[in-house]
Amino acid sequence: MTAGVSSSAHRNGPVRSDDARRAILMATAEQFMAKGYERLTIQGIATAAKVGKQTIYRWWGGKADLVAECLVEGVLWDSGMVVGDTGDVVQDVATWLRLLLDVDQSGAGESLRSLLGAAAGDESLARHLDDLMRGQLEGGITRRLRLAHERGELADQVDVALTTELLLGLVMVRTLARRPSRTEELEGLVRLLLDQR
Amino acid sequence: MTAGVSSSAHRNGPVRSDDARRAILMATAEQFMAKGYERLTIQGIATAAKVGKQTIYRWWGGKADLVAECLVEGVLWDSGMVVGDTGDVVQDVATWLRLLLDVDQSGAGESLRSLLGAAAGDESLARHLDDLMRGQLEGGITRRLRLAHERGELADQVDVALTTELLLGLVMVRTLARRPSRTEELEGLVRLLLDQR
Amino acid sequence: MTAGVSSSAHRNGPVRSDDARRAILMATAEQFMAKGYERLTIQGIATAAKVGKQTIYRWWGGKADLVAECLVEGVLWDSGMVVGDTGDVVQDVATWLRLLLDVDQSGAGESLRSLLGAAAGDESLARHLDDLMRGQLEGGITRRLRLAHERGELADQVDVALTTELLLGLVMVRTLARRPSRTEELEGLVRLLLDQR
Amino acid sequence: MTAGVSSSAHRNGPVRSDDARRAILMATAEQFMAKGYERLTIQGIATAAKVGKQTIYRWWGGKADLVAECLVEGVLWDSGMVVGDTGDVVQDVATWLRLLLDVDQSGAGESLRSLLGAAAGDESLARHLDDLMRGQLEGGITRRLRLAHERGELADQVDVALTTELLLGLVMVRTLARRPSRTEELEGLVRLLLDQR
DNA sequence: ATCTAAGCGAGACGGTACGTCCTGTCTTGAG
DNA sequence: CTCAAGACAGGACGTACCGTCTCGCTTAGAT
Repeated sequence: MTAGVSSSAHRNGPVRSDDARRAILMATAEQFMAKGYERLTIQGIATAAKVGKQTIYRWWGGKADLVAECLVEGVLWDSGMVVGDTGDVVQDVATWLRLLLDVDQSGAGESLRSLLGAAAGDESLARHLDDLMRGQLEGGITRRLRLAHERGELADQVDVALTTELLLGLVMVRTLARRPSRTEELEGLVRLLLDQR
Repeated sequence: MTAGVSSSAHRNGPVRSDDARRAILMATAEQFMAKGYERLTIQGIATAAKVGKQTIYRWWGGKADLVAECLVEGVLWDSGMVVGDTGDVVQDVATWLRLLLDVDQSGAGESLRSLLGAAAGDESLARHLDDLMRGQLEGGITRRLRLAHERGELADQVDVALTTELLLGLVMVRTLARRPSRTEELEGLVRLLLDQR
Repeated sequence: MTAGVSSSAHRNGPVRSDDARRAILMATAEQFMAKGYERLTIQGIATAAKVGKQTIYRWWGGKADLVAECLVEGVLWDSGMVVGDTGDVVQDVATWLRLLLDVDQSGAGESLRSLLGAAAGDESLARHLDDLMRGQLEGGITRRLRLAHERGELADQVDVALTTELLLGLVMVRTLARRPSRTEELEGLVRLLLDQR
Repeated sequence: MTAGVSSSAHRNGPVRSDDARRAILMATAEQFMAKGYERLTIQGIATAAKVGKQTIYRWWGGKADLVAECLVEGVLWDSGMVVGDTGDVVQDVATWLRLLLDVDQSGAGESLRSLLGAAAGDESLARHLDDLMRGQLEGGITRRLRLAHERGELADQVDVALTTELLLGLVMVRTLARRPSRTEELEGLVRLLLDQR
């Protein structure tokens, strides 16, 4: 078992077609972007991917599975959402937050809502989405906060992970409620969360 | 129209049946609880309410409308979720938060998720839900916070509305992600948000 | 209400669409002629009849039901197959038989075979087909034989019904086996069956 | 080819597996008996025979071929259906006929019908079935009739082959129509066909 | 006291998508 | 080159709902 797999217990026969798999995920992503989760159809994906429906059902359990795998593969979710480092952590975080919420107001917000709706209805998709988001945040806002912490820009009692989650929660609430956010409000909020003294 | 003259624009024939309306909303609420939003069907509601499908389509536009009206009527969403007043605002808010997140872990969380999923897919439903939640919070946690503010238990810079929204966001994130919360963690969080100095 | 039916037990609501029914039967007949029973598809019939599949399944149980009703309606089965009356019963019957078997050799035989195949697999269709055939024969060959009997052209012991059935059986055997028949042979056979002395 | 020289034009690799062939035919026969022709599936046969689907398609063209070969092999069609010889040819033939039609009323009739249905849809299968039946009859009823003919029990004009075919046709008609037959009726019929004077 | 005209329950209609099953071909690794 | 296994594109199956339309009934203001 060390390096090479054990050989035995090897099935014969044709192996899963990676072409088909990729075409299906691509088609899923495309249709998801275009129509949202609810109006995705397996039928439509199969047709777009030039694939038999059964090839989808052979490997996935339904729409939720497909979308979850799209997430994992990064076929959906392009947002790198990098956080700048101007030296002023409050400014940086506020900017990041405003971008996120503005993006929502634009059109990508619909995608996020769709994703949240899907997550609401499917536990495994929700977990994938959660993992993914946490990962993305880890490489972005969380890292920036941690950096600020090390630099002593944050009060000691600020919990980086929790703060991240609170920010994420705010994004969700406002995205779902379709409520726009004023820049000053966001700055006040960030100051409150970080700059507290 | 000025003085409301007797005749003009007067319909004849029977008026809308309130029996039907109530039966439909009840059936909607029931099925929503039992199966969630996605698996609601107009057909099923009509049958359960012993009502013709057309009677639904005559007055509502679809599932979302029905659920929205259920929300407004309070047929869904029993959670009064009162906040106690022990004098210790941190304790009170933490308790409230824990109850909310525990309720989720139980079974009502599925309903909340369903509602969030519905809101994700339908703007008007989302607005209704948002209004409703804000109203509920206004009478509960927000009031408690405001009270504490007046008593001087909170730092001056604490923004009651924003804090409420942050707490709500946290509930959403954790509910959607199905992540359980530890009591101590919540207390720390609340202390952080309120007790800051 | 005077001479009318009992009134009560009357369902309300829309009534079965006769347009749809006829379109479906027509489409069934058409496709049956063109492709035979085995390659009939409900899907294809629905499409050709510009009808939803469910409208077919609402009123019929499957292909066999449809074809059976086509038979009953006479939408299939145009063959009047009249029997002449030249005075010579042997000649008349032999001619009828030859026509029947020649028709088979042409193209309509495929339809008959299809029908037999369908009857083999579906009891109710088989009964309908049997009834129909007997009816048709009754108005044709059977009548001619009965006429001959009354005229004393047949031996006393000839049983008209049985003879008809034997002739029909012969047609079936040869149709299924795709074996052609020689004219002289048929004349001999008919002479044997009728002219016996 | 004369002396079977060693080298030239010799295929390498394994030759056709007779195990597979037999397993496939057995499975075909079994499933045919159990479910009839229409509901036979290649997939099902392959699985039951523990054989790859391709092994079937390599050597046969489809269901019809398989069933035809089953017929030829005698895996289907056990009915020896011997005809007795009591000296009274009418009695013997009537008994044979009755047995055949009773067998139908029991359960084997379903198999016969299935076979007829298959023959209706596939010419080559029909020819095989026809050959087989004629062969079987040759060794049974036809021989008995010929014997009677030689003994002078039959009128001169009785044509043995034709009579056989008429009897076979009768069996088919009644089997397809699922119509039962009374014993006396059959005796009358046989007397009519044979004993005519 | 009619006469409209709407609301009602029921449910048929043309459709779309579902998830399953089978077809006939292709692919893989073993023998 | 055959075999067992089984993935593949395709397509029909029978079911569930969609949103619209139609039916015969009941009801209530206007005439």
